[in-house]
Formats: sequence, structure tokens, C-alpha cells
Amino acid sequence: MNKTQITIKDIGRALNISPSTVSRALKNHPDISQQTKDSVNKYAKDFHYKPNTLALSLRMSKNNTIGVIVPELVHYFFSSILSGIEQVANQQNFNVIICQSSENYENEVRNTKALISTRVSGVLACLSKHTTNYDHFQEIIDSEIPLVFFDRICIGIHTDRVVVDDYSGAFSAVEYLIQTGCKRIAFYSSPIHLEISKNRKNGYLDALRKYNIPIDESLIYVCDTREEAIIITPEILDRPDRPDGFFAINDHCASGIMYAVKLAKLRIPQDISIFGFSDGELAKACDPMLSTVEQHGFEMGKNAATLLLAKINGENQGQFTNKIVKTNLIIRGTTR
Amino acid sequence: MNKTQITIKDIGRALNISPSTVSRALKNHPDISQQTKDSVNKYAKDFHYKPNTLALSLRMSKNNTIGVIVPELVHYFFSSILSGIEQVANQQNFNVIICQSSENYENEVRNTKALISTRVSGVLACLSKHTTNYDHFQEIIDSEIPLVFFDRICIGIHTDRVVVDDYSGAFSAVEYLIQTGCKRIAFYSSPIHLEISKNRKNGYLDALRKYNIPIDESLIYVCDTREEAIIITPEILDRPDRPDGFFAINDHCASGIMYAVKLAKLRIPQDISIFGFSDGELAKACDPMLSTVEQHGFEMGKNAATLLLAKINGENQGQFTNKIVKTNLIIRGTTR
DNA sequence: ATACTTCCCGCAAACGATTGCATAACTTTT
DNA sequence: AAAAGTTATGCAATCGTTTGCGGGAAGTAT
Repeated sequence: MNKTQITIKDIGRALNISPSTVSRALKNHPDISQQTKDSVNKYAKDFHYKPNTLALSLRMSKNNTIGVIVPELVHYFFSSILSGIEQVANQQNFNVIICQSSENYENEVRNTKALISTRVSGVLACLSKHTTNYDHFQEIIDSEIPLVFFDRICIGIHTDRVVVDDYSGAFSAVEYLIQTGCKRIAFYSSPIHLEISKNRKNGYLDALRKYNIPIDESLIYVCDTREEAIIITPEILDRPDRPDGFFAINDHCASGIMYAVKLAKLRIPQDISIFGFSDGELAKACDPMLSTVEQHGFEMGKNAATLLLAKINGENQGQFTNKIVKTNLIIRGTTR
Repeated sequence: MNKTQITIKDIGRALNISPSTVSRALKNHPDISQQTKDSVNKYAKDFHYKPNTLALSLRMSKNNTIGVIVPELVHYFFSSILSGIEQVANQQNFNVIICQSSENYENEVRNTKALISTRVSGVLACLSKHTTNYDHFQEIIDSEIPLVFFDRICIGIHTDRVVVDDYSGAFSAVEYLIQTGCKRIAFYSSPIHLEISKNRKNGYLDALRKYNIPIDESLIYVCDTREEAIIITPEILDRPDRPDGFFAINDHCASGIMYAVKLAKLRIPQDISIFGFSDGELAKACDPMLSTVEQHGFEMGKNAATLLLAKINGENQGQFTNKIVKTNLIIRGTTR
């Protein structure tokens, strides 16, 4: 910290008045004479007085900061969520401090402790891929810090939640694939203990059921990165009963599938249709451009932050909302 | 903030000792008896005592927080920088609070004021595209808050800086295009008042000069998004003297060029070579995959944060480093 | 018995801001 | 002229933590 920032005491000393008078003058308290107010304001302006938010937070027992725990900053979906959070937080004069778990449980625990220690006013969190124990989040609740989960939520803990409509996004995407002629559709999923995986899988299964397409468990894979997709897809394409459609848990993964399909000299979408999930930066860069489920990360971030700030402001005490952000299909070139 | 977090006073009251003793016991001060230490530590652990960082910062006049001002979170390059920053900050027990300028000057000013008010220990900043006045950054300096610029730096102000080796990245890319047979190379640039634009343009020009290729100012465009590229490229391809190579200021832009080129039924790279800059998420998703200049955002973030933390710790007083992060070419399919 | 250590611990001030209460100097009322 | 009211300001406590200094109790040496 620095010494050049002047304080209320400095102003008082310079003007020969007490700190309390300065404080009241600055906030236009009726008790203070106009003359005093004027001189205080002038001095404050001339010397760039800025209130020390630390002292304010301490005194007021109210820290205008919220913490966000996110698995990986570098993914478009997460950074767009963060962008939404940042926007509504700033509108209400809140700072946001970010923590990355890097999809690692220990980091996530460390992050929660740090946020509690910082006395943030609230926490927004998205579970790491490998989190299966939730005690650290319970500790946030026990500390009476409002908490809302987004995207990868936690069922065990009673909080506000914001999720994408994974089920119907998946359902519609798979339905679209079926309606455009796909008979055997593979599903590449994230680890199945995650709610998003479960929900999307259910959407996938229900769409198949609706159209009386037999469910083949051997068409469901755990694979959620481009690299993995490039590795596992070739042998799947080699199967005598190879799929004619792929539904991927995210765009990266879809892009990996595209790569493998082209390598196998199969045509997209004539031979193989591919559906992604996210509508991130890569979707339009693919050739053909990727059909995908738009999941509105920015909206999700705004919703999550709004919910959290309401709780922080003491609204909706005791009730927990479960906000579902709609998805919609974006049909481009990887589907018929 | 919440009331459930216990304080040092609470521990003292419960154990019938003074807060000072508790404080000393917690930090293993030699003056305190082992017995007292034990009971304090036990109580602290049992009731999840966590020091109040606000009070600590206030008392110590030292806020373990750094602020980052970034134009747009959602771009891969920036989020990877932030990711690097976050990593080294966390290693040294610093929090990072993020601010987006959204490429807007007023937001940037607002952000700097907020960070000063928060008494952050230091600031990392990347100029918005439209910033041409730097008074708000001077105010940070005047407040004796360490400041380091990254990527889009500011020449007028005396600070540490971390930049990508724009000049030689551009030079090498253009040289590569020339060496693989391109005779007329177009350059799509960001607004030219930005240092990165100037430097890359110089690299571009020098490469042409080196190979005695005449410089044609009509081949230099201000265009740095995919959308713009899609709009302006078709007519450029229609020119009788159309270019046979494109050097784009970023991958998005390159992806837009690719789109337009394919639309014009020209072949990549046989008819037209394309070089991007960044190596973001889309580069590999393109077909053919994009040849691009890797600019190591993560490294840049780590470097910037390291430099800043050194200054915060009082090292390298009075001297300003100018760190240049090397770039390297990644040759993929959009070049011969 | 006196003096000197050593060992533990508490007091109080400080960081910057807010706020209930007291108080000084005037002004108005009776 | 005394009582009451007004106006403008200061005092002091508070938020949670740290730390210089002082001091009591017990032990040791003279």
C-alpha cells in the first residue's frame, strides 16, 4: 500500500477540524455548515482523496467484493460467464475476485478458504470436474456467506443455482440429428458424476426413446476434450456398426471428432453429422461451421451474479431459486 | 459480511486471556507458554478461526491484492494471460481482482479509480483499443501503486512493461510467406495508434524490404475482427492485383479471411496463404488448421505478475524492465 | 533478605472511517 | 434575565489485528 493517498485525518489536520467533521462534511450531513463542507470538499478534490475501502469494509462489516471459483479461465464458456458476472457486479459497485480451481479439488478447497478469509460478501462457484466432496462449500454456508452455484452445481448443498437447460438442449440436439436422418448417434460425455453429464445423457436417451431408437451403451463415451476425441474417434469410425451422428459435450470435443472424421475420408454432414455444445469461439471457425447448442454463458453469469447480490442485500431470505437458462440450437454446417 | 466467523477477541474471551496473547500464540511467539499456545490453537481450529484479512490489510498497510485491467475477458489471449497472472499471484498469496474495460475508455478510467480506492498493492493493465489519454494511469503512479503494462502498452508513462515480440513475430511470419512463394501480401491491422500495430507493421514492412518486394499501402487495412474480415475481404479478392497471402493481426481475423477465400472458391494454401497471430482456441479448429504466431499469453501473464510482485516487494526500485516474450511460428495448413 | 533474571502476559495505541452522544456558543422564547 | 432551543463541532468507541512497552510472579544468585 502507499502513503500518498490522503486520509480523513489528513484533511482534518490541514483544515484544523476533527476527522468526524470531515467525514460528515464529505457525506453532506446537515449538521455541518456550508462553509466547512466547501473547504473540505475542495481540499478532498485537490488532493485526490479516495475513501479507504478496507477501513470502510472493516467498520461497516460489509465487504463489497464477491468471489468466483471457476474451473478454467481460458475456456470461452467460463470466461463469458465471468464477463457477465463482472458486468452486474460492477453495476452495483462490487469487485470480483477470481479463483481458478484448474479442475483440481485441492485448489478448490484452498480457494474457498481464501475467500472466507477475505470475508467476501458472497461466492459464486462452479465445481471442478473432480470434486466429489463438498465440505468446503458447506463451510461457506456455515460462515453465513451467500453462495450460488452455476453450471456444474452441487445437489447435496442447499443453495441458489443457475444451470443451463442441459436436458432439453441435449434432447433437442439429438432430436434434430434423428429428424435429419441419423440412426446411430454416439454421445461423448464428461465424467458422469457431474450433473450436467447426467442431464445431457438423459436428454440424449429420452430423444432416442421418443423415436424408438434402441439404446446402445457402447455408443456412450467419456470424452470431453479435443485431444481425447482425436484419439478415440478413429476406432469408433472403424466399427462395422459405426455411428452416423455424434453429440459432443462441448465444441472442443466436436472439433476433435470433425478432425477424425475428415481423416477417415468421411463427409460431414453427408456421412456423419456432428453436434456440439456451447457455441464458443471455435464453432464458426470450423469448416463446415459447427451446429451446436448455444448455452448463453454471459446470461448465465448475469443471472448468477444477480441472484447472489439479491441474497447479499438480504432479499429472498430462506428460499432458494433454481434458475434455468434456456438453450437453443444453432444449426450450421455439420448437420444435414 | 457475517457474524459467525470468530475473532481473536472471541478466543481471548473464551480462554480468559487478552487478544494480544492470542495473537502471539497463533503466530508461535516465544513469549507465550506452550500450554497457552496449545489451548489457543485448539480453540482456533475447533471453531474454524480465520484471520480477517481486511483488518490485517488495514493494520499492516498492505493489501494482498492486485488489480488487473483487461480489455475483454472472453478472448483466449486475454484469458490465458489472466490465467498466468492468477497462478503466480496465488503462489505468493495474492488475490487478483479483475476489471474489464470492454475496449472502452470511460470504463478504463472508472476501473483505475476503483482500484486505487481499494488500495490494491499493484496494477496490471492492458490498454483499451481506444485509449489515447493516459492521465488515469499517471494517477496510479502518483499514488505510488506499482503498475505494469502488458501487451498493449503505453509509451508515455514510465513503467515496467511486458510485450510480445510483435516485430519479429510479424517479420518471421511475413518472411515465411515470402519464402513459400507469396508475392503480394496483405496486412490486416488493429488501429494504428496501438504499439502492437506499429510494431507488427514494421515487421511486415521490413520483411518485404528484405526481399525487395515493393510496398503497396493499398494492401494494408485496419481490420481486426472476424466479422469485418468477412465483409472487406471479398472485394479485395476481386481486385485484379489480388494478394496471394494474408497476414492477420489475430486468429479471428484470419478465420474471417479463410471464410471469404473459400467462398470465392480459391484454395488455401495453393492460391492464398494465410497467417494468423495468437494461436488461440480456433487455430486448430480451422480447416486447414491455421498457421499462426504463437504469442504465449500464459507466459506473458506470469511474467507481468512476477515483475509486479517484485516491485511490490520493493525490489528493482527505480528501474523499469521491458520484458519481451518471444513468439514463434506454428506452421500448419494455411501456408504452403 | 535483597537484587537481578527469566518467563508470561496485558495495556494501549495504531491502521481509516463512522456515529451516538456530549458540548460549546448563540439565538430565541417566556 | 433565565430557560429552552439551535447550530456546528468534537470526543470516544468501534471494526479485528499487531506490537512496543511495562510489569507481576517465580526463580536464582549474592
